[in-house]
Amino acid sequence: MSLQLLTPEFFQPPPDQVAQRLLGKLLVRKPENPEDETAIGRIVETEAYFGADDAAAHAYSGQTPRNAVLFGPPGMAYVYLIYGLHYCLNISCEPEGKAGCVLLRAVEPVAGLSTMARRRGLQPGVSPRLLASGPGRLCQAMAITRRQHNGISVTHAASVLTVMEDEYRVQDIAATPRIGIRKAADRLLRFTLAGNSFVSA
DNA sequence: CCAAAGATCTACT
DNA sequence: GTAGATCTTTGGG
Repeated sequence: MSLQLLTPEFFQPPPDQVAQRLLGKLLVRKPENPEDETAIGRIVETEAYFGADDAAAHAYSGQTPRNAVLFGPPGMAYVYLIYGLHYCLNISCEPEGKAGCVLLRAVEPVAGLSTMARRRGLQPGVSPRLLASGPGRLCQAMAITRRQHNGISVTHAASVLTVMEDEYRVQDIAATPRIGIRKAADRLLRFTLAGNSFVSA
């Protein structure tokens, strides 16, 4: 089986395109200490956020210290803290200067399940749906924080966090409204692998 | 300086 | 189904 890194060019298009193309790809988190396994999850749920013209986006009212990564080159991790408790992982899209991004909302665990469970504070044998279905859960399972990961590349082989492609073939993609937002709530910018049971509630 | 909101999750009724 | 946790960032006075 062959695994291939995605390139910065993959993330160059507008976020609605990238969000759909990311479905079925693998999020790979390297170990950070000897007792960790490599954690791998297949992306099953994403949301697209534009910059200008999207009132729900962090970049909507222009560049700030928090969202600066979004205005940089494509293929970079944008990590922020939400509700004082949970991290969310996005990947920047579009050329430098344009601030689109894709929020990773859920992965189907495919490797390193016990490491994910430990990070989540759960027993090793729990239902794998509890591991990384939901953006906050995903970051906890992959041990992703703003301090360590905001601004890092996901397209470089040496990175602790990468997105890779295998032979998996996507069938149907469903488009629905985005979750948990109040502004621009009617746009169909949430994408899922249709019928996949690891999509968040 | 202060107030309020926020791309969530868990526990409990 | 609803509430509470918890804190950074942002915008207004």
